[in-house]
Amino acid sequence: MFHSKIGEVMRELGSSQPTAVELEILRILWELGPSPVREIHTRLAELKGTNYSTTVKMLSVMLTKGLVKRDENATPHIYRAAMTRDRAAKRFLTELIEKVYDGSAMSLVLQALAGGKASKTEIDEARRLLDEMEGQS
Amino acid sequence: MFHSKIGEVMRELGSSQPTAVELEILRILWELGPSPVREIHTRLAELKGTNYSTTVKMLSVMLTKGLVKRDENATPHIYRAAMTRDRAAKRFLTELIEKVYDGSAMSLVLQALAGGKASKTEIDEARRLLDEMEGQS
DNA sequence: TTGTGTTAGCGAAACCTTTCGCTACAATCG
DNA sequence: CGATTGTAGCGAAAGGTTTCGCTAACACAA
Repeated sequence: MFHSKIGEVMRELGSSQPTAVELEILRILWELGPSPVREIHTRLAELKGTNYSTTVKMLSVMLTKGLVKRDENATPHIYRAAMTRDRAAKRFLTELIEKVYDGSAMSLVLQALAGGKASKTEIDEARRLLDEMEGQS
Repeated sequence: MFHSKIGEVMRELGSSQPTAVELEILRILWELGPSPVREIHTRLAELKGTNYSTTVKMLSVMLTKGLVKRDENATPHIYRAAMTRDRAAKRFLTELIEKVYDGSAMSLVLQALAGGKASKTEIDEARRLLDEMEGQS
């Protein structure tokens, strides 16, 4: 049989997307900043009730995938997200637009948000950004 | 051991997110409209070189997940996406914002797009949408 | 009818993700 | 110094996804 190994190849190319649990861990790291496993685990266990071992393992998997980094000099080891929240959001979004719309879909993204919870402040902020963007191009 | 079954539960609640291949198939359906397996397969095989059986199986999996529907009266059976492209985009985006930012992040989404390929036309369209949104609230 | 090709489906293999038990080791306490 | 507690890691199980081989059923031409 011919079974492809795209996942593996992608990972070697450094373009692996975080899975569900991985994303939860990243969120925790974004919120907490660099933290030891114990801290991360406490938060994760609140959400999922999983075991300490699981958290350790997930972090080690994420380390080999390059999703997190760690300082091994410190004891206990300190983990941090390899990507900033904004950078991650940007990547996810780009990928999303790419996958769902074959790229370039500014107005559709806005449309998607339109039903949502944009406040007056956010709308003004958005206008400001639009002006900036126009200025640049 | 305690192994959770969140995926299963989510699915029963109707909130399963399509996986990689599933999304590819949805894209094909969005582009082609309702189609028999053969058509879908031809496209999918171009992208991934996979077997006809695989396409059939994926479609049957997606059917049980409710991601696609099919007309069994016609021969061959005709499959179609259960969700429109726009609706899917909206769901993905909401989920993304939820997962990465705990909700509400209009300006951040725009920021994420800022480096990108927004044309003058798109920016104007965006302004128009912002006006509309403000009007509604 | 018999062969030829197309469609549908099942079950299992391969792979990936998530989970944990068990073990080892370091640090800290009495 | 033990004994106890916290940290790190490995390997394997459980679950999910993706892949296909094989078989059955159906349609249509020879």
